[in-house]
Amino acid sequence: MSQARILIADDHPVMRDGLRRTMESYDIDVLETVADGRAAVAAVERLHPDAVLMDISMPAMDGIAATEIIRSRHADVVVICLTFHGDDAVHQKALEAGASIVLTKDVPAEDVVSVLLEVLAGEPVVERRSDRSRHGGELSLTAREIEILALITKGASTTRIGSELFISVKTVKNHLASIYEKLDVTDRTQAVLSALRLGLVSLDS
Amino acid sequence: MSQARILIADDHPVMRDGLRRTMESYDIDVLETVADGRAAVAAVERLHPDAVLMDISMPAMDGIAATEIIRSRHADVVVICLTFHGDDAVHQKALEAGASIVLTKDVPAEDVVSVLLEVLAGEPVVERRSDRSRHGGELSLTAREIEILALITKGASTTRIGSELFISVKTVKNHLASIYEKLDVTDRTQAVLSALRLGLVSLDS
DNA sequence: GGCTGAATGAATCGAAAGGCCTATTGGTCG
DNA sequence: CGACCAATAGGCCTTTCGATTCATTCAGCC
Repeated sequence: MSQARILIADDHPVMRDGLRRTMESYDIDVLETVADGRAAVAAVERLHPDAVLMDISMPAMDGIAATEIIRSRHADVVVICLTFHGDDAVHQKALEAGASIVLTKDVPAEDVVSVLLEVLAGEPVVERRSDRSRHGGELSLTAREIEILALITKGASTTRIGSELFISVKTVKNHLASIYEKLDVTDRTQAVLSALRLGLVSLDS
Repeated sequence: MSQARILIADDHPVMRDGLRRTMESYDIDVLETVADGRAAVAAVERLHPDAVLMDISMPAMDGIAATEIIRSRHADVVVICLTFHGDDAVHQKALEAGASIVLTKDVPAEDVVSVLLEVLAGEPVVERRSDRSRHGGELSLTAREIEILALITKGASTTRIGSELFISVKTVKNHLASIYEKLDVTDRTQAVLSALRLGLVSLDS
């Protein structure tokens, strides 16, 4: 097989540069590196790479949205998502968006390369992560619940959430109760902390 | 000047590998890469590098604690801290611990190299960051306040904090009020979020 | 067609949190 | 010594929150 042609999307220059060098040292052709999802979509249109190494949390357009667009336009372009968070919900979203695989950034660099080559070779690869796989935990928050979680992670009060989502305070409370139960906590502060640890929401949202 | 001999400490393998390759491409000798603060301290003892590229948030022992130990034992070893967060409080702590400079990970890789070489050459270098510098903010929480912040970051209730610290609920509330004022928030949830962003407390505490 | 789960809305009740005061005790600093 | 501040504590009052229970609508699914 000829040399793989890839694109790297990551908002951290150090990471971007490091990944590029790592890939190049394995004789992978890095066509370009970009800093956000929007640029990634544009670059794919222009360069038609074999694969994209896509960071999930990025400004302008996150990796999941970018993956969705890229995959819908170019089914032959493989997307491999990288993330710091070992969280199921995010991984699931990325896979649904069309990522071939989701790797946490705490896997060794060589593994990223080998997985990339495997995927390009057409081998079926399942999701791989490093440690603390929280299987059996199986917490599944609904979209609405995550939406509400995101709002309390911005410090919103119950009333505030209600008006932002155009639903009554009562309903918000009901959702909150469900969230608390699922996350096994008793108040919004603990819920925020738990959600942050699980990567369900991010601090800079 | 002869080739610089450095040590890299970062808990993310991808980052570790990337940094190593970046450094090596600039003809800097990377003696070893380690994954946490404890290992960094041990490696410095063994290898006496010229400098350490130290990530701040790491398991086992964070970069600040490691920096403090290293600098106290080897004043000739330069420590350069890297972090994702552009937060003053954390930067200040790192500098106080003996870091020569704190760089956010969103500066270009070449800058990391040039700063490293400048510092090794003995040139005075001031703190450099990419954007959003929050000068003039100058928030100073007391030790007690930070202690209480740490407890609410563990999800503790006001009553709980009181019994943990052997003070009355009223006193806790007073401290909380001061904290809210200093952080410019109105409730504990927002306080936790603000404290996390500022690096006053950490999620895994 | 009936079951289930998600989203919505609601009532009630007690506990917790937060706002706004005042006050005492010990330091520290000029 | 007097000024100031951190830490402690209390009172009072309002708002918010969380727990529990119930009901309705709508969608997907066997």
